[in-house]
Amino acid sequence: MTRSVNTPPLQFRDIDEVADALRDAGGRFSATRRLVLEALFAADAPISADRIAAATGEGGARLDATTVYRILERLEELGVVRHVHLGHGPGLYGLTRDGGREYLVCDGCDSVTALDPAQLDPVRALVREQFGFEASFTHFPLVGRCAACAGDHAPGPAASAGHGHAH
Amino acid sequence: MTRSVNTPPLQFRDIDEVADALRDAGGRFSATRRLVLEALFAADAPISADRIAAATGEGGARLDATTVYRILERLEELGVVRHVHLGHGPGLYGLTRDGGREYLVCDGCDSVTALDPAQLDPVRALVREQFGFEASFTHFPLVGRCAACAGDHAPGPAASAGHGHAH
DNA sequence: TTTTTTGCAAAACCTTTGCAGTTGG
DNA sequence: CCAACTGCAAAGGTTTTGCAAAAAA
Repeated sequence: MTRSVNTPPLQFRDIDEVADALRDAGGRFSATRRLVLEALFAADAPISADRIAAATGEGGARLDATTVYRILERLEELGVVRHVHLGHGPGLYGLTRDGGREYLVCDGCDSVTALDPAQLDPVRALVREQFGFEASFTHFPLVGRCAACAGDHAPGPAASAGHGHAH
Repeated sequence: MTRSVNTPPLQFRDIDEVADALRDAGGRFSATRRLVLEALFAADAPISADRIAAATGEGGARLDATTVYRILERLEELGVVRHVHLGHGPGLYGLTRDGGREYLVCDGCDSVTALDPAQLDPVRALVREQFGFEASFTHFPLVGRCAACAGDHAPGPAASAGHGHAH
């Protein structure tokens, strides 16, 4: 128990707060960055860099993917954004102010369940007790089989044919 | 509830057993496949397709990556092999007979801890109770901060600079 | 004006696909 | 002999890098 820090405020409630943070860090706040932030603030779930680029294209020239990745990188450094890998596809980016949601992903039907971090606190506590390990399901989800799929066939090996999902 | 299969024995203790399984499934057992299996049986931790290819190259012509991927795919179908994603790098392949190990990966120092599945049973039980979800840490690890890194800096956002690891 | 940002082109990286030639049974 | 397997070349999808032009402060 060396520390007591517990996720600093870092709210970033709106785009202007992010703009300030960007400038405070010696950066600039361009129209381009505003577009990316608008896409992020508009999204209700984490989205890919490509989808962000597409969103920016709706009202004008679509931003280049490179630019989007670079902006997201900067925003992650500032703690505004975080990305999660929910499967084999592209990383998905979301605002940290959205509570740092954690995820359950079903191996069988690929369904994604977003949880409030508090819901996983008992699990986290157990893992901490047993392994001295502070678990987080924000970057990689908790993977397994949802109730529906668990009854389908066992989670063991040889889980392939006839299920239409490949990992 | 269409099926009731419950993880058949499927030991695959040695290469010959796999050879039989391959032939039983209408496939063939080539020298190439033997090389891949030798690399897998020799490894003491999951390894990438590329490292398998490299291993086969030691005593002759290095196998093509394509071939290795195709063989691994076949072996996964048979339940001989399984792959895990421990980070942003390539998938890592290992024998299922190695107990279907599950993993803890530290976000701070990138250390990997292999666990016996039984060690995670209490965690699994808790997750099952709370969410009706059958968790598995064989495909994606349990990610977080190890004891050493947890005292380092909080798991919140803004976790970057000075740590030499990027995710 | 100075420094940061941007877009384009290109490449890196991991993995898959198509196809013609080879090989196991 | 024939189906299964292999290697090569190419492509697919995601992300990064280099560089010159454009824009913020």
